[in-house]
Amino acid sequence: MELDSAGVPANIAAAWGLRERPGKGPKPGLTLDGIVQAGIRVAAADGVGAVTMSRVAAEAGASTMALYRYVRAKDELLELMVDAAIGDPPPLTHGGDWRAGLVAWSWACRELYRRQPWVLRVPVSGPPATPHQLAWMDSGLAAMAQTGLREEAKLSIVLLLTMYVRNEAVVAVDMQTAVQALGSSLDEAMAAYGTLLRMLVDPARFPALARAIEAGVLDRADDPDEEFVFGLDRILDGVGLLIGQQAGS
Amino acid sequence: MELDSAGVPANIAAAWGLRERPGKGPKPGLTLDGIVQAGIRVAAADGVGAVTMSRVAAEAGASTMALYRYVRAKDELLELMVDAAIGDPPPLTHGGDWRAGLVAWSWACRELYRRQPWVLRVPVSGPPATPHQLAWMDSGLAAMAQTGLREEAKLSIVLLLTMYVRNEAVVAVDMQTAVQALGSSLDEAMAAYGTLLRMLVDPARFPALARAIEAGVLDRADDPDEEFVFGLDRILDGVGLLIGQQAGS
DNA sequence: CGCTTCTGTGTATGTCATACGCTGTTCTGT
DNA sequence: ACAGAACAGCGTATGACATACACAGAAGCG
Repeated sequence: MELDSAGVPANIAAAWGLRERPGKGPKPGLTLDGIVQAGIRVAAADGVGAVTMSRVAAEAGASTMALYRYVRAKDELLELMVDAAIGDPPPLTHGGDWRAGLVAWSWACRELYRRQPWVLRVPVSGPPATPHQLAWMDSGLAAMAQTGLREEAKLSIVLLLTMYVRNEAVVAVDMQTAVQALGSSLDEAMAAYGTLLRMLVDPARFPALARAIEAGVLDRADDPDEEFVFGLDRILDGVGLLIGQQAGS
Repeated sequence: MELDSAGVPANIAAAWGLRERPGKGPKPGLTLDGIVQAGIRVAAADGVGAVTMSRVAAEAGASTMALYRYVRAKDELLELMVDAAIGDPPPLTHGGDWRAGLVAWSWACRELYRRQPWVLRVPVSGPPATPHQLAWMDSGLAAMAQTGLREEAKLSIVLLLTMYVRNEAVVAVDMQTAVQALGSSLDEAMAAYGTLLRMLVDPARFPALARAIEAGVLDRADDPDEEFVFGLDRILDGVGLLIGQQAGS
């Protein structure tokens, strides 16, 4: 991990716009932001897999190698793209109600992934340190400002929710992808999966699973929103219990 | 997605050993399992990034292209490697205590990832359908057999836990990687992260986050186990509440 | 015993990221 | 002004890699 003069890792420095570009040589014809936006357009159109340096360069109207004057490597570009794509969280509007605040926060996050599913395909590279990632984190923490929880607990909870939302979104996008690959509806895809498992699952070997399948769990697709709310409610119920304990002690 | 004669997707058929290999030509000198094991050795030694067809072939004692007689593509090999690596879950030993059962299940899963962190770097390709994935799922469902929950709810909970454990493991491995890259201890790495955020986080812009940082949340590394238990407890508390409601209604 | 089918293999191709060096541009110090 | 330094954008070269293709020999079938 290379550090710049202030001790900030290079890729993070880029995300915060801390790159020093001394005014010596010719005027830059491109902007970092322009390149990042070009990358986002490519990813939005054809997925992260289509984000090659040459494709992005073409989209930005430059040659492949020109990008490397702005970006250290492809990974850095991807990181910048993600940071730009997630943007700032919506303002908190639920005052003192931590639960409503976290629910709104989670939905906003989910919506973001729904709009820009390619973000989910970018491998995570480390702990959150880009401006918009921190903004989301701040917003999540702020929702719990009046709960009396220890800061450590708040942080853990935000991370827990972050993961949850992200993973739920990954699953949803995977389903979407499968659906499109099969050219069928969501219900059909789920039914196909159900049929597959019925074929593979031997009740003697997987009794509990077989019972679930027989109960028809896979015969129809759940409303993905309901699925999302279910897990979210379990987590927030647990958080509520903790807050209650904290208040009681 | 290609289907074989029985309607099973090709990659899944491979994982279940359903590949038909007619006894016509010369005796195969390799085995699918041998190749998969070779792949696992490479991944364990140098990470998923080092798993190239030629490297695996060398490890298996064959030429690069020989692998393609056993595996449709690299992705399929990775899928098979993961399935083989996760193996079967440990037997349930907590009888009727759903919570103890799920805790043990989660720890076993976490331990698995701890031993074979490379598994976490293999991109997930779809809903669980390989034998060992289903075995873990079955085991998780079995832990809740006597809770009276709807099968649908059980499934959601298992998926929720699966995600949770996986993500927690990803974070842990990321930390480990960062620590090794910096050549320092866990505490030092966390401190470096804390210092970084202190530098970047403007209290005016990120008040809640600044408060957490000032509280010293990042000054020392949590015991990763405690962090794990914290989130797990939140989730299981939520599940417990649901089970209570179910019993009451 | 010849035909078919399959194995292992070598080679070829196409895609990528990225290092390197060239050309022309713009600013700095005189 | 002007010389020279530092830098922008570009073309080409390199080195991984996955994988298509075609070949030579082996093993079973008739």
